[in-house]
Amino acid sequence: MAPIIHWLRRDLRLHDNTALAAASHDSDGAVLPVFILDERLLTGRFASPARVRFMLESLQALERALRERGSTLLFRRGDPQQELLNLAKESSATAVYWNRDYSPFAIKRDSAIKQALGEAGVTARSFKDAVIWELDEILTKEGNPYTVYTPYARRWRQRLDAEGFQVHEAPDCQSIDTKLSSAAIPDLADLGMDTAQQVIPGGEAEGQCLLQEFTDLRRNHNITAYKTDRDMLALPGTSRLSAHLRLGTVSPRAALRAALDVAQHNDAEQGVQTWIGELAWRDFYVQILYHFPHVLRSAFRAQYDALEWENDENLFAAWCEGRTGYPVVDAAMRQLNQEAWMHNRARMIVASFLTKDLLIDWRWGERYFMQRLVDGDPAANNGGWQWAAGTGTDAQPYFRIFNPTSQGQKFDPDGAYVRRYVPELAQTPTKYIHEPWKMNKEQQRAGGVQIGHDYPAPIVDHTTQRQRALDMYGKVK
DNA sequence: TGAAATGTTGGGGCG
DNA sequence: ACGCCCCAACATTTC
Repeated sequence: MAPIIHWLRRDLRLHDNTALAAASHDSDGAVLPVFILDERLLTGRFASPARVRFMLESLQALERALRERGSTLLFRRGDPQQELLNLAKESSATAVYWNRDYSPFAIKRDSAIKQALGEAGVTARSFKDAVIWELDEILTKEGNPYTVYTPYARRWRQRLDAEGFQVHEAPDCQSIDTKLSSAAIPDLADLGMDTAQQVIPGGEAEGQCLLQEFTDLRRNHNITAYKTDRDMLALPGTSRLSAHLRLGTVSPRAALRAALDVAQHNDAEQGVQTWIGELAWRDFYVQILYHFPHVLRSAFRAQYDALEWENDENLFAAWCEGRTGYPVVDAAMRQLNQEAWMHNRARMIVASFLTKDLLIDWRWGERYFMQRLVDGDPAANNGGWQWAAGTGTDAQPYFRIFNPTSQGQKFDPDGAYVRRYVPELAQTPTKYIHEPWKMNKEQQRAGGVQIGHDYPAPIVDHTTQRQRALDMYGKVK
């Protein structure tokens, strides 16, 4: 039987991999899994060493897992279209299967490849895999895409409850005796890239482990407490699965199944429902980007393109480097720079600060996040930034001017998060940890920090900037 | 998945 | 006992 090529992209796992399972089924196990490293992934404006590292680690894990099963991972570099055509010829494969990706770049690339394969007499089939409900599966009564999350999520849940979903086993992949060439999987240094030291490791087993921990009700900080703990900056109250969902080392269906399996336990219901809501947000922004691809360049609502951002380069540099003088903002940005990951609540705080306090275009923050985040996803990241900037699907500029001091006091009440990432303030009393500039000289000396010398004084005044932001938004309303 | 400004209420001190 | 003021606590409105 002719083998089927499975083209791996953002589905770097064996379990519950829709296209891989289908390829294995249709070819009686004769599957050629291939990953093609496209140089454009390494150089685009959203390129991120952290994501490349996570991807390479996940590929190495996948290669080991396939070898243990008596199969192989083919790794190639180059233009995906050319490599797939070559590989089909070399292997006599009659079909290429892959799981769909929905960014405008991916859609354009994949449809061209589908066409080229067809012209070469090779069947191309793509599958829904990365989301629970796809682009056109959740529509309003009139057949339009939802642009508001709440009704979208209601429909998303209804359809889930009505139709359920399937989790596939890892397929049998038999060894195929071929002389097909395969390059060694490089490490980050081979690609001339460098990355953060402390990071979330890649690989399917790592992802399974995180999911298992998160849904293990005997452990501290499991999904039961998610609704409340997820906002607490110093706690491990979130799933930390974002990068695994981004690169597909964890299947969204497997994650959903694990969550639903513990939902009936005492007290777990609320946490589970809240967390499932996050999976719905994920699908929501995927379909927003698909139906409204202009959001990658401009505001979801056109009138907000007229906002007159100040875009001060020096303020932007201070934000990037975590030296704004607002402890919770600086802690969050240093967490991002050190770990290639940031707590979700912190993302909202720094995004509000960049746009509403520094009056800097949300696209600058969007790009910086994409370049740093191990989980950076064009749809979710764009949705999050437009939400924070108030230019997005539910535009409410006044609603979302966060006060960095009160956000810190609410979500890091004892200052543990700030102290972890801003060591200059390690000895600062809790009373002042979110407003250290209010300490007098004596208190600063006692805390071992001189504001303006060891740690910056606030680079802007929140009260002033808040008013200026309101004026800026007022002009375009 | 806010925050600040403004309004209302009610208790306690005080003359 | 009463009116008055102060102020905290809470509620509502506004940005």
